[in-house]
Amino acid sequence: MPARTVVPRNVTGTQRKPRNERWSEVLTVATEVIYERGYEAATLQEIADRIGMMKASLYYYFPSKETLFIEVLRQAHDTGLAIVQRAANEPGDPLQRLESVIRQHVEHTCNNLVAAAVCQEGIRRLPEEIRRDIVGGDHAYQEVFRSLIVEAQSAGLVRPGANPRLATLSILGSTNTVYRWFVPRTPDDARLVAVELADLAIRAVATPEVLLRRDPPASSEDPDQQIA
Amino acid sequence: MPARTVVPRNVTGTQRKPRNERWSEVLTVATEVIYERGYEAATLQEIADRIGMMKASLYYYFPSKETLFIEVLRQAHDTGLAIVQRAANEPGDPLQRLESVIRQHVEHTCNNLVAAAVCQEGIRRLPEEIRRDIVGGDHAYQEVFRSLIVEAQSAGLVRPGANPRLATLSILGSTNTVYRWFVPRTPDDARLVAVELADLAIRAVATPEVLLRRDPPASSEDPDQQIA
DNA sequence: CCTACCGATCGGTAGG
DNA sequence: CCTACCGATCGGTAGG
Repeated sequence: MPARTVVPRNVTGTQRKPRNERWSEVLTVATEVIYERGYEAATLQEIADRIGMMKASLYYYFPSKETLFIEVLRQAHDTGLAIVQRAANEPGDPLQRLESVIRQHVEHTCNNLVAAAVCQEGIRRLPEEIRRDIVGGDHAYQEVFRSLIVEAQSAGLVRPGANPRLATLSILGSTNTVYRWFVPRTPDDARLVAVELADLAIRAVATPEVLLRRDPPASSEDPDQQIA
Repeated sequence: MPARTVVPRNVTGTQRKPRNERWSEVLTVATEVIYERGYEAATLQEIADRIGMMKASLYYYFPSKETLFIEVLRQAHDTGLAIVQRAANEPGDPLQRLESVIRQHVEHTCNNLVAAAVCQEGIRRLPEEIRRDIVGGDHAYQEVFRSLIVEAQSAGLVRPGANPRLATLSILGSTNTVYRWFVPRTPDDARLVAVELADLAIRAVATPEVLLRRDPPASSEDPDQQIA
């Protein structure tokens, strides 16, 4: 029996990659597989196949399937949350900031459809304890929207009759389902959808006075102009 | 070896039920299991266990798992669609009908949380061909909302600037995610949520004139009164 | 990162 | 509707 050189290589003969690079690849591919198969039906076998690795080798990178999947969700969630929190702290009155938050939330969703879908559909499937760890004990995401609405209400920009919690859930419902239907055709489709959905959301809660400033009474100015 | 009486009974000794009754039970239990485990992770074993039947016996009622699951989705979808279509054809101007459609859609969702969740999350997992068969080639559900918005726009009740398709998707996004957060506490919570979400949606698209009629300028009438 | 496994469970079938 | 199965596949482990 001739001695065989023992070189680490896989079935397809491709090179071994640095651990960090491979780890990113595993996360990306896992996200895609979860997106296509659904959170519960995604298998390690399919992830391994796409990377060109044996299924058992994946355990070099994480201790269990659940660990990997949680990491996928945590990354998707935290990225979105950071964007929304940053937008909420930019200058402007509370209603302008709310509109900006919605726009950036939607635009980010449109530009990260796979991650958005996985985040929406996966987090609901997590055991309660882990879900709390990811979304935060205080529902950090919702709180960004809700507190802006409360602020805007105090400033007289949002109708006193509006229920901040319900308005938040309505806005998050409409924006968090964008991934289900959005199909990018031109490069600025994402921006257009973001602007339009934010506009609808703001109109739903704004006071009549704010709305009058938004739609000048059809005489003095350019009718196409929209207030930023 | 003593002769044993051959009587059809299962492990738990419970009685055999009429076929129709059992079929309804299978559908109901399947809906619940899909709700709890997710569409892809729901198993025939768990459905059989809850009914108190052997897994193989389920095949007396349907030819494959997919057939059963499709039937679950079709039933959930068609029930909701019927409610919405009926509401769309009641008397009233297009905007009033749109508001009524949204209210009834939301109220039905609140009163059928499990079916709503299964419908929302399951249909997306179906092979394209079967999905088209269930939701209809023309997206019947969306079309109810969209055509009312177009009608209301022609009647001058909805802003000319509103995009009927996007407004529809926004409304369906906010209403179709109600099952994720709604927790009934008092018997009329469903009605309250339905009224409020419909109000937000109508305000988002209505013309300034319609909105003025909705919020009288804080002098002549009872300020708590809402226009139906 | 691979080879070689394992126990558990899946949807489904044959035959009654 | 049950008994008795089957092939396929699942997540995961031992050992290198």
